[in-house]
Amino acid sequence: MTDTVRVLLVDDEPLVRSGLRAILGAELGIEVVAEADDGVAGVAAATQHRPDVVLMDVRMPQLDGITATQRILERVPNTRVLVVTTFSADDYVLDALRAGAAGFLLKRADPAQIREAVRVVARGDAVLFPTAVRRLVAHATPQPRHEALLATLTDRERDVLRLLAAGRTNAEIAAELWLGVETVKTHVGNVLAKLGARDRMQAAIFAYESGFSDAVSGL
Amino acid sequence: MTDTVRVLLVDDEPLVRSGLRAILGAELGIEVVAEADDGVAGVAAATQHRPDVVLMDVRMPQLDGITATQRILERVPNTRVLVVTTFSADDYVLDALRAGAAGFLLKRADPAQIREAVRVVARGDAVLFPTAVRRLVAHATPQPRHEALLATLTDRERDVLRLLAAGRTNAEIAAELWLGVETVKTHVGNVLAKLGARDRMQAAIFAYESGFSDAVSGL
DNA sequence: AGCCGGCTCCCCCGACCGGGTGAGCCGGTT
DNA sequence: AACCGGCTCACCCGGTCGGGGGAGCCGGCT
Repeated sequence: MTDTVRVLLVDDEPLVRSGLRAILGAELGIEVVAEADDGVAGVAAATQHRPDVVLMDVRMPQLDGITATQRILERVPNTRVLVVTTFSADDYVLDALRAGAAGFLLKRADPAQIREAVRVVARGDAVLFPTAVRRLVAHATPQPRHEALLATLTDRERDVLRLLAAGRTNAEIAAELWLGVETVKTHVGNVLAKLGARDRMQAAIFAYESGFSDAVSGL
Repeated sequence: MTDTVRVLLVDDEPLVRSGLRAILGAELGIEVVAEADDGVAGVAAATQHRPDVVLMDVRMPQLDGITATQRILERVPNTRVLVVTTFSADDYVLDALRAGAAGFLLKRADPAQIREAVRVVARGDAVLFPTAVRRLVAHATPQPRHEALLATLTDRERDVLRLLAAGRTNAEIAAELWLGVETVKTHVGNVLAKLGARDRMQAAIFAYESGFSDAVSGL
């Protein structure tokens, strides 16, 4: 259970590497198995040593940390990459997450914090900046003001809105719901009136922005 | 810097509370300052003791953990709430994040893991399940296959698509771009042809799903 | 010079859309 | 019994949309 966590350090500055090595090496249950001074070398080292955790710098010559992360995870999927960054609000946070990073670590973090972050990601959890989480959540959260309006719709009107927002024509909606086209027109008209939408386009946009029709629904 | 982390336990089962107290209390730098057996009591205890971290159960009588989290963060914004859950894939993960939770902890986690999670959230970071992160990231990531098609559009066509996806009519697009309606119609026609869209509705949906028009752009 | 792609505009026409209005049916409430 | 809201369908009409064609202008490339 409490196996030793094998760590690979990837940073172009020797000083940072030795600092991390000093912090992590002294810790029981953590072992720095290799170092690399560049993304390319980092990918090679990761492939060779198959570490549990990679501490990855972002800005490096040859190959940046984001791309290196991506390549490492393609080759060694079980590895967890902890991106070491200077600022929490950096642009590449989302890119790093897309590449598969398990978390972030500020360079100015204190030793205990670094050790704990390594342990947490080694166990399989993700360590993120709260600001990043908040932004991600905001992306997946419907605007509350929309909820009230959506609530005024009847079940049938919601059916129609769902198909309408999927780009169906009135005739298609009618066919899918086993209705007459005229009935669909009535429902669409009611939906437009209730949502204050000028046309079906506006209603569809409303549905999208409120998260009513969400491509990724399983959240 | 390494102040003592003051913890509040909120769980309706005394056994869980004493277990957590045993695990956390024995640890240097962590102090359990209060316990509560219910959401209502939890909110009261949090308001009174203003702990650094709250370990919050989800399923509780009277007031569930999500709502309790929300209320606590309204009253004591500096507190970090760590939600204790049984399964990582539970539905309320997103709800908890919306309520402001700083992280999650599995009930079956081992003592070291629990201590580390408390430390990490106390320091300000978030501890999440990788699956949750992946879903959130997927939400904020455009589909790559769409990129290629979008690239075939000319600058003018992209202008038109942007406005089209915003729900503008051809006349409005014409007015905003200082064009004749007929010109806009030509561009719209080209956009539809290039994207393989049947009508403007399909094109707008394409734009939305590809992240081309993203309401929340600042990520 | 010739060609091509992008941008601009024009006309025609069939189809779809949205608004207005009216009406019948059903189930629940007053 | 009377009423109301939701669901269903119908007709008319004006407007927009999308596809078809054609045309002129400009800048870059061959």
